[in-house]
Amino acid sequence: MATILRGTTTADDRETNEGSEFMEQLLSPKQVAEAIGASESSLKRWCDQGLLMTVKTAGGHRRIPVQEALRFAREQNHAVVEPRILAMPGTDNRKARRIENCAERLAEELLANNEQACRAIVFDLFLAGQPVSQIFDEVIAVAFRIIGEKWMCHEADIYQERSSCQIALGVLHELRSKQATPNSGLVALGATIEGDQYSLPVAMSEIVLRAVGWHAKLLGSSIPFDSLVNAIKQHKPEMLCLSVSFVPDESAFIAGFNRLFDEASKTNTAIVVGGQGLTTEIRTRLRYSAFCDTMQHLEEFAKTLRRQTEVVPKKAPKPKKNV
Amino acid sequence: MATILRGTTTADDRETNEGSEFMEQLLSPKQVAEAIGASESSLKRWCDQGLLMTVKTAGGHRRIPVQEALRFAREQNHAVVEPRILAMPGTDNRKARRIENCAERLAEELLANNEQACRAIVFDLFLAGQPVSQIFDEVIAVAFRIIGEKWMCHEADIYQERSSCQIALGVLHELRSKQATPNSGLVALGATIEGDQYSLPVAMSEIVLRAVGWHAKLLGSSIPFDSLVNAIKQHKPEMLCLSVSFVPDESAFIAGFNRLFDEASKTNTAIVVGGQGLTTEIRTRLRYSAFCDTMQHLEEFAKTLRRQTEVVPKKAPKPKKNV
DNA sequence: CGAATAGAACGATCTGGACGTTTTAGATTG
DNA sequence: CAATCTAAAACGTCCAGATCGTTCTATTCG
Repeated sequence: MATILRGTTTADDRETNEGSEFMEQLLSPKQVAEAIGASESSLKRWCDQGLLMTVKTAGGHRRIPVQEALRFAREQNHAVVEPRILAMPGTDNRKARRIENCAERLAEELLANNEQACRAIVFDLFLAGQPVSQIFDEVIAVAFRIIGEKWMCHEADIYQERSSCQIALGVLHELRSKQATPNSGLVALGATIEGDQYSLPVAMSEIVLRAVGWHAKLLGSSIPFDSLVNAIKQHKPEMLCLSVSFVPDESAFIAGFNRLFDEASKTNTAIVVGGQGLTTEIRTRLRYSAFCDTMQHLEEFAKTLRRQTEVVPKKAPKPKKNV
Repeated sequence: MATILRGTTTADDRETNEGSEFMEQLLSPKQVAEAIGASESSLKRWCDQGLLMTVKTAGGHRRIPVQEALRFAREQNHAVVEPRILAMPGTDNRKARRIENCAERLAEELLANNEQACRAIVFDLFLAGQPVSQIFDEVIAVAFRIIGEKWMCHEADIYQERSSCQIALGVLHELRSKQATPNSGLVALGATIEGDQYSLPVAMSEIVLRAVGWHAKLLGSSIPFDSLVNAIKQHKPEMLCLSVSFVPDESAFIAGFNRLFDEASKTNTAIVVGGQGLTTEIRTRLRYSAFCDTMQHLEEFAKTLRRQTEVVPKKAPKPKKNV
């Protein structure tokens, strides 16, 4: 990727070096149409009517300066301006869809409490066909790592970190609502352990699992081991995802965890863990089905498990229908 | 990769309008007329009378934002016949529009982890024109009181309470997405104090405030007083909502709170509190602008404050522009 | 009865999607 | 580094159906 950037000198360098008015950013009719919520046909007609000033390429394609698009949007279409294309200075939309700078931009917008922009970044990637697991690993997780570093250096305040989480949770909810609601399929539960309030990772895992066909449900955060045992007994899920960002009492954690694992074995429930709270040392003393560093690991594991469980239904039917 | 994402989400479920689904969706008069069961002619008349705010295309066609259509439908008590057009979740039966038994039913469905049913209950009431504040006070809050009681009697497990919160947060988020996004208006911040993880009330307050025209933002939960002071300094809101479900250290709380109040006075920020963590005894030792037992109280207070602030701008311009 | 409101009708205009062809932009190759 | 290749985007054009503004009729209400 770096080679590509270095190879093609023109586009990027021009953007960064000369930010002059000469190289006004040009948009295609399709982009502008999308930005103001109209069809491409209408937009082309408006251009031809002179309502929208255009520049033409050598081959006769219309190009619309951002400034002109903004003027038109304000004049004609006052209320509807889709910010994600027009209001993002310095990023060509096609470039914005690449996953590279997104994490930095997201971190910035999160800290600025700019919910709209955050949604735009994530949804752009989603609509561009990026797998959710990759968006989570390479954009959202990285953004929060950046925020965490700034927090450490006292460049960000606690309330900024909290509101960033709030915004991210909102975006995740919206992402989730765009997924088909699974009515059948293997059941997965997600939770964090008592004392751990960091619910972002499990929220992401729910979306990832649903994307690969699991019937994932989020139990919530800060749930004691004993209650998790009850949840397993009642729901009899094929998987339980535990995100561990924080371990208050190590020995109690290990004891509770292994107790949970024993219970899970009885119902054939796979225990999947993840999170930076689990040091290598702690992990050696835990028993679990899988440890996932990233959402992409989780996705792969979930796919594998699903295949196995579906391909090998030769075993006696598990008592699953006991709600 | 696209196949993974869309594995279950076929191309059929996107309705007439794909593209950027996460932006403000615009509807044609015909669609809205159909949705609220009126004739197209009437709808056009209402638009021209200003009862329904419209955006116009360059060619002069009316376009109505979904949120605006919803607002109008709720205000005029026009039964929404076709919720699907307004992108509302499916409602099970349309007889369930009375607010009476809803709390009990909601509690039941929450405990059963039946997200769909919960959404249906709340959105039925919403579409029937019930004010959000009333839905919150008389249905959601009551349902959680019921759940709390069952928890006390060991009839419900902790994980059930947690997953109920999770579901409720999801429903609230969806409700929020059906509101018009405020671009201007008085600014309100919402938060809970460090150690208090119960974010449902502030989430509700955000929606209530937005419903009456405030530009409300949720900072998140568990934020220390010192960080709240910084947030006030930076955002200079007209209101700060604090939900207090739980007071770990009484004297520290009172000290921190009053310190916050002093800072808030400097920026003319009203401090509004609520929550069962505030006993009468604690309250006597706090200074605040208003105490709200219910969301309906909050709504009234917010309306009053807005009127006053808007009607009386005779005072010297407050030093607000120093970011 | 008169005023006000809801719906229907109508010719003119606007919108958005489809189609086959041409251009663009990025990747590959020599 | 430039020539070549290819998939995707944009072109121009067409048209069915939606929407416009207006006018007219039916219903309701005091």
